[in-house]
Amino acid sequence: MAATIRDVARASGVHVSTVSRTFSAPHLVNPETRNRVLAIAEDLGYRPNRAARALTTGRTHNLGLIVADISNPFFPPLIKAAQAHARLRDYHVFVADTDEDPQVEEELIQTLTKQVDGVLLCSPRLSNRAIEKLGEDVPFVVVNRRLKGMSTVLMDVGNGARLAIEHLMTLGHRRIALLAGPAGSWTSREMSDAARAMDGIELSILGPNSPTEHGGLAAADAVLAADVTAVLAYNDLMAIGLVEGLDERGVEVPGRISVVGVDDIVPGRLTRPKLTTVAMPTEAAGRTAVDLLLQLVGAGETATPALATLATHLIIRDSTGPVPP
Amino acid sequence: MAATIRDVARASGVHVSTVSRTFSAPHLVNPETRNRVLAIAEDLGYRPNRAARALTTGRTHNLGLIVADISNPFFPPLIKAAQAHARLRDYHVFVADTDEDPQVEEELIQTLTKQVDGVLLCSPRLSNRAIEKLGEDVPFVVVNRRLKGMSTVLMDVGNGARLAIEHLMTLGHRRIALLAGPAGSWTSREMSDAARAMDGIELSILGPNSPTEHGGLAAADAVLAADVTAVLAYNDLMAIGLVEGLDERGVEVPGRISVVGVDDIVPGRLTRPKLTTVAMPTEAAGRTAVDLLLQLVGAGETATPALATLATHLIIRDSTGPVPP
DNA sequence: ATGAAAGCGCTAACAA
DNA sequence: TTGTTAGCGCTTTCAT
Repeated sequence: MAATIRDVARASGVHVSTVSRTFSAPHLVNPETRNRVLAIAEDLGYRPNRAARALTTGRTHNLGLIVADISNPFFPPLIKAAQAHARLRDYHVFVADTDEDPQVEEELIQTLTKQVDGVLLCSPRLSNRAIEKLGEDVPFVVVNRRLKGMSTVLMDVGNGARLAIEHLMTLGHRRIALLAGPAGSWTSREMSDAARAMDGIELSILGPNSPTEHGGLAAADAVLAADVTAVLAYNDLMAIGLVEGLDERGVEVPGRISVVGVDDIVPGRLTRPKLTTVAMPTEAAGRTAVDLLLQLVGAGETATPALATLATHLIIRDSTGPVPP
Repeated sequence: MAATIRDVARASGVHVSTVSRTFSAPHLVNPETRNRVLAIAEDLGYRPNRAARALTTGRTHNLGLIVADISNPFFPPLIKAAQAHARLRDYHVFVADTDEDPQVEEELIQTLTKQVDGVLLCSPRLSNRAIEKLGEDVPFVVVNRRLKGMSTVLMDVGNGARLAIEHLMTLGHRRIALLAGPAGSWTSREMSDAARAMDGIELSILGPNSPTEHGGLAAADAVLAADVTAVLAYNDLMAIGLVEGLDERGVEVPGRISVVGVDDIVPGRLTRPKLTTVAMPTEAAGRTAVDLLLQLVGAGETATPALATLATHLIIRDSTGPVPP
């Protein structure tokens, strides 16, 4: 069995409360005593038990991170960044995957609640109502969904869409299709709102589509039928699938149709042609979300929700080119 | 504040121990009482506090999962599978990324130890000695590294290499290069051992190399210098980089050189040519590792380490073809 | 600066 | 079947 605070107390001839103070309020203990205790603790390999500590302090020093699908390449950089950022602040993080299932999401949040100081909800599938309800039990930060009264991290995909379309217009494109994402996706809605607001183009909105390679592949015919010269896809996976589908039908990218994706996932720069894309600040989102969450946690009852909107930017690669004559 | 066991006890007019039993040993309590307690608990939104429970039972129902790099596409499927499998067994999982730093790895394990029943170590960078030492405090399962006396999950990459080379030989290739991984990688060593043991080929071992796209790109010249007609790369990322490097030099894949990767990551089937690869059973590894770990946890002191070796298989796609005339 | 004592939420003998 | 009691490892008043 690992050493407890009592072992250390006994070995150093002081009371447990002194050992406790040595770790949680060092300035309250005589330097001499402190050093002795520290040395003995080191010797015994003592580490404070965080769970036990949490019982009295109410702070677990754990965070929950809930995502829809870990294996979607969009998430790992976010998870990595959030986790690294949390570690610097002495927090551990539970990662849970809901498999896109709202039921699982809810269950997970409930069982996690007691063990964490706060939860990071990424692209939640739960209803607003449900989220607000759960928010009474534990501080939340929501990523990629707008929720009144809750701390939120948004990526400015609306502006990203704008940049992408401007880029296409510069290349001479006027007939442009937007390959929408899943129904009810906040991101997808943002994109179409932004696109619709732009002057000088003829916009076809195609969808909803599954946000996967297959979704893009399946949309190839619809894209051809729409008679456009350029496409902005909901995400890179779909864009890649679309390029594949067009290729199968003998349509060259960007020769005959230009394609832009969103996310800037790794595969996007590995495929050929390399994908032009709207880069999402996933790492920054992870860090920011942790910051906001820890802010909430620190504030306690007086917590006031914050909104962070992170900039996106366009990465021009090889899947976009001048409009064909 | 969320409801505690005491609130439920008070509201249902029974003692806390009865409430406790209702949840942890339902058969010991009168059905009538049980239902009443359950109803009231439900009403109050009571959920047992796992951390508090852990204090007395010694079981946290948490697992630690430590990986070298979450954003390496190899890991997410493993994490996802492990996490899902753990959830079914009512376990939560802490995920931590060491950023390939042994120091961080050790620190992480130490701080996590008290909060988990066991730790999953994936492709550890720590020395064997250090791991064995830490293993005294908490049950471990090691993935992708052979460690005597510890439960281990291995993927049979040796056989995978064999399959890949046989495939190449069938296509007529005789001069084959092995693009090695990082120095000291168990996987890399397995591959070269297997390759060396094969008859009828002229093998060049090139490396060590960084296990990244860039590592493959940088190895393109060495491959050309080796005058081979086929290459087996340490992983898909390197294979993809190599294809890119060869392409830049005007060398066609598979026209002039065939390339095989290892891992079967998503980008591999998105690039062109689609990558022939040795598929690693990452999901199965995640599940198996959790099983072995839970087995250890359940066994307590009498625990006996197990070794699971998971089969790999070859996926033939477009980056391999007949040897050029 | 340190010790004594109570208590966090829960479980686990032991009685009754 | 249920209640009583002690205690898990730690923090936190309150004394001293």
